[in-house]
Amino acid sequence: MKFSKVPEATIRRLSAYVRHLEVLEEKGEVVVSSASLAESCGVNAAQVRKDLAYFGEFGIRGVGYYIKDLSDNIKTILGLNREWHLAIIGIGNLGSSLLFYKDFFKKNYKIVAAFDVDPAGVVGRVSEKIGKPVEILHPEQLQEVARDRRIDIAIIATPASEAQKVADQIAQSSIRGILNFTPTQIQMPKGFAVKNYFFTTILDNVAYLLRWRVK
Amino acid sequence: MKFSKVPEATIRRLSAYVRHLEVLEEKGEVVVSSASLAESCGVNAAQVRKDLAYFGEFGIRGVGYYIKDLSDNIKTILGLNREWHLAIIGIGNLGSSLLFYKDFFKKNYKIVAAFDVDPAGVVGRVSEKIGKPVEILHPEQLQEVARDRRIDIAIIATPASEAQKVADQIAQSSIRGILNFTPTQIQMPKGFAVKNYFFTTILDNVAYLLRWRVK
DNA sequence: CAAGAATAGAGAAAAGTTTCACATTTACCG
DNA sequence: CGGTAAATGTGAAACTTTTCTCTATTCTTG
Repeated sequence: MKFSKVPEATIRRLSAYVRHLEVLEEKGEVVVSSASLAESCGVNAAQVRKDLAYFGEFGIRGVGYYIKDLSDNIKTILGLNREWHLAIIGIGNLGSSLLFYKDFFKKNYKIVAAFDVDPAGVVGRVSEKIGKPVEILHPEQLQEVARDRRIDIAIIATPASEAQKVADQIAQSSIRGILNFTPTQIQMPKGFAVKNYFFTTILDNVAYLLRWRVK
Repeated sequence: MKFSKVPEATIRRLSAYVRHLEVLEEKGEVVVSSASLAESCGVNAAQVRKDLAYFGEFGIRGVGYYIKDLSDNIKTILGLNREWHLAIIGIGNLGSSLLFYKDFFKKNYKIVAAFDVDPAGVVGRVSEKIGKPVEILHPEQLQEVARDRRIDIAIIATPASEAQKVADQIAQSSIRGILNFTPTQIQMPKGFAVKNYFFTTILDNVAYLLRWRVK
């Protein structure tokens, strides 16, 4: 199976579905219809069914979807049933927040390393803030540490001007996934999974909508 | 003008363009071609031209786009040439990061209020962290404060279980824009600009790509 | 046990988005 | 001053994604 024709939008919605299914499960619900799931997630019911149809048949006609079952299936599809090792590169404001606030991450994501060009300068500040000692490594060690600690995904939280440099180093390592928090488009060779997550882009989007679409 | 048929993807790309144009401007560049801008932003050249064509003609055939001019035009389109007032609702881990790390925000976004159901409990913690006193208000005051301080956009950073409650209060206020950091879909009446920004959704996306698409 | 209501699955249609291809414009060079 | 190269703007084509609609299945109720 390769699922290469599945839209990325579908993948994003699957995350939303699974999150809502967990809420329903906690409430003790057992079955959910595509219509109800769709409404809770703000999409069309046919969309929910199409999204799931890419991966198999998980429902029962006339009945709906068994919540636990569907949830497990989606988690398997997304790869949420295994642990992913993360590294944070760039321990400035943003990076140290991520390090500090581990509960940003769901339990299947684990931070296994932190890198900064100024480890000495950063260690004290961060350790104090977190209240326990933290190991900050120099990016030179990236390749070695990536292999040893089996880092799957690098989170780039450096200044924008450093992002491409970091990306080049990641390209030389065993890491294949990147979540880029900087407002730059990094250039990578084929074979890497890269997603950008820049916050003010979305804020700009809200501002635009306010400016032109609302009222 | 209403620009109601402009794809949201276009808006997101405009943010990327403007950011790259600023980099070019700093470097002292004067003119840029759609091909070059496209490459830097990881899109197709025709896409750049189409995106801009929704709003007018900003280029010169045979030449390209004057960087300063294009940048100004896009900023006007996006509404980045005015100041937007933000409020952060929910001053837990995430909320206090946003408050603390103001430089997450570009200069045209200004945090003008912070709310939490436990102002007293939060004030000390946050003030200490920020190193200066911070005013945390109770959400009951939202309507009044929203009007007085002309809050444009509310950033919801509460626990997911509280998000809808907060959304309902926003619906009653003068605020019309929401950036939702919680992993829930909030239900709003028509006439609100709402965008979700949930971090592990994107992380899930990277994990999925690693699982099925890479290598 | 039969009829009716509820609901998934799937093909087709519709809508939306991206890319192509080319006519047109501009600058530059010999 | 004319020819060539570079680059935009744009209509059409290609592609992708969403929505509709209908059929088949299951459960429930009388």
